[in-house]
Amino acid sequence: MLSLRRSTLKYLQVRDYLRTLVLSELRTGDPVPSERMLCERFGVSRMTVRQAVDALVVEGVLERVQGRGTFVAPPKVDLQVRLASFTEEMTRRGMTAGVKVLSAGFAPAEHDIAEALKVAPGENLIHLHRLRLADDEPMAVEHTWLPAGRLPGFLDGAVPASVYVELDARGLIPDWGEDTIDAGEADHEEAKLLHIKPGKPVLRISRRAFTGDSAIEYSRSAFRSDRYTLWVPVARPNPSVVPRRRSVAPDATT
Amino acid sequence: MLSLRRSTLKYLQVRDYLRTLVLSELRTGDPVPSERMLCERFGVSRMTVRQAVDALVVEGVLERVQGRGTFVAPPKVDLQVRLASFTEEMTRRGMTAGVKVLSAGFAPAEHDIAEALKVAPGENLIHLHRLRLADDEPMAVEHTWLPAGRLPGFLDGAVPASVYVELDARGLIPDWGEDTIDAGEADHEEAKLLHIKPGKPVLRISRRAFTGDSAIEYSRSAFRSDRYTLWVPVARPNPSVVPRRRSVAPDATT
DNA sequence: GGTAGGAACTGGTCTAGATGACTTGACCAG
DNA sequence: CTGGTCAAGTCATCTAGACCAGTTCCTACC
Repeated sequence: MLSLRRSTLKYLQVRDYLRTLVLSELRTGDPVPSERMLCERFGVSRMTVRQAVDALVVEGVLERVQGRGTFVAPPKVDLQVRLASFTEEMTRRGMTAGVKVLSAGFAPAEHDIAEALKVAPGENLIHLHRLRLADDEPMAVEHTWLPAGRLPGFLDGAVPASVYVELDARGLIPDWGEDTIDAGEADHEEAKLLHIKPGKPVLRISRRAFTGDSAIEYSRSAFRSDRYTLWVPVARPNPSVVPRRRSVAPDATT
Repeated sequence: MLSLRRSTLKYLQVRDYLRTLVLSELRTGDPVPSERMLCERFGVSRMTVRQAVDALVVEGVLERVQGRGTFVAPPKVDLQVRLASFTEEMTRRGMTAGVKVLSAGFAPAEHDIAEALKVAPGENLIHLHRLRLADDEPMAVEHTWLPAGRLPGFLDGAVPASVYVELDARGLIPDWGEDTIDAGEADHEEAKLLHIKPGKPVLRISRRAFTGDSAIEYSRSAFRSDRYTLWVPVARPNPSVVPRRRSVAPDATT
């Protein structure tokens, strides 16, 4: 009945064996055992071994070369843009992230915010206004809105150190999102907070983050353009991976 | 010898049949013919059909449900940022792309350009200076550099209408790249070309595009921030698709 | 020495079955 | 109407071979 097989599946055994091998002993370019060797070692058929290898090839861990063998693939630049928190992002750049909470409380959803979060206008939202610091210098001013209804007790006690940590604790870590990016001029408040002159250019990033189908966070940030450069890896669609699916034109028609 | 097989491979026939079916007749959620049906229809074995279906499942075109069948997957937002040309990008937004070539010629590589293209300083480069138009209004000013040595005859005759078309013709279509994005102030030349005031914010995008290991294009663009907003889909790493290379434990060992 | 050929390896494709697990719907008993 | 059983259909996994197509390397011949 219950079938509590976990790794009793043979191809998973082989796959995980190979993964471990790659992670521990082998280096980029090293060959992994041939498919027929693996058949013998695990006492399985060739098709089963191929299933295991296929999975790792799709993942980009291995590369096959006909007539030569299968090899550990070079670590690729991760072409998927990641949904990182400010703290993660600054850590990645070798800077120390800091934050100063300017205000935290509840607010009814304005029209544009409501639309972004896909909630009814006027719905109760958590609103955070924060100054982001990197190495103790102002980096960005950020407004964040979250649906209060889905986050009971969010503002009880101290203001959460990190929104993402708090979301994680509730199992609401976003799995996808979208950023819209443009350039703007710092207004007086932003300029004061960022220690720049009003009218100087700032990089404005609006982020919507989703957990499954529902928006869980909307934020608007203004980054000092003299300190912050966004880096975006870009991919061509994998040639073996086909036409664009029914177009889906998401965007910001300006 | 030459084996100019195109779709003589059986699983590709089945795969492409299914793909066509999905693109033309079926809609999201519709079932595709069962594996056994496909075996009969194409006169192939089950494994072959599975290979075809597997490919489409990996691509996200189909979804399998054990016991029920295989179905057309809902169209997903494409979380891979695409390396689109300006023309593609504007077309996607429903605007008409135009271009005005301000200058085209050869120039030795300056240090920073050389570094970006990974060539020796002073190496001969093709340099294009162009004004990008959208619906006949100035949208961006762009400088583009390409290694002249890899593109013989590139500037012979008329200036190419599109760099990407020209690269395509030589089999040098970039397969990946990276953008760096920040905000800046329009200088006098940019301001004049873009019909904005000097000092107004512009979105600066530097792009390096690679074909395989070698950089094939480097460009710097300044977009009018009042007309252009960049939209970037963002993903969390797919949980089913593996740990970051050389770190984490694979899966749910429980 | 150089080269043509071939053996022995690699992955790539394919067959014709087998068993198991899951879903659905029909049917029947309460 | 409810709940249980059962059969038929689906995908999931797997086997034990087959032949094809590249790569490598050694050998025998020129």
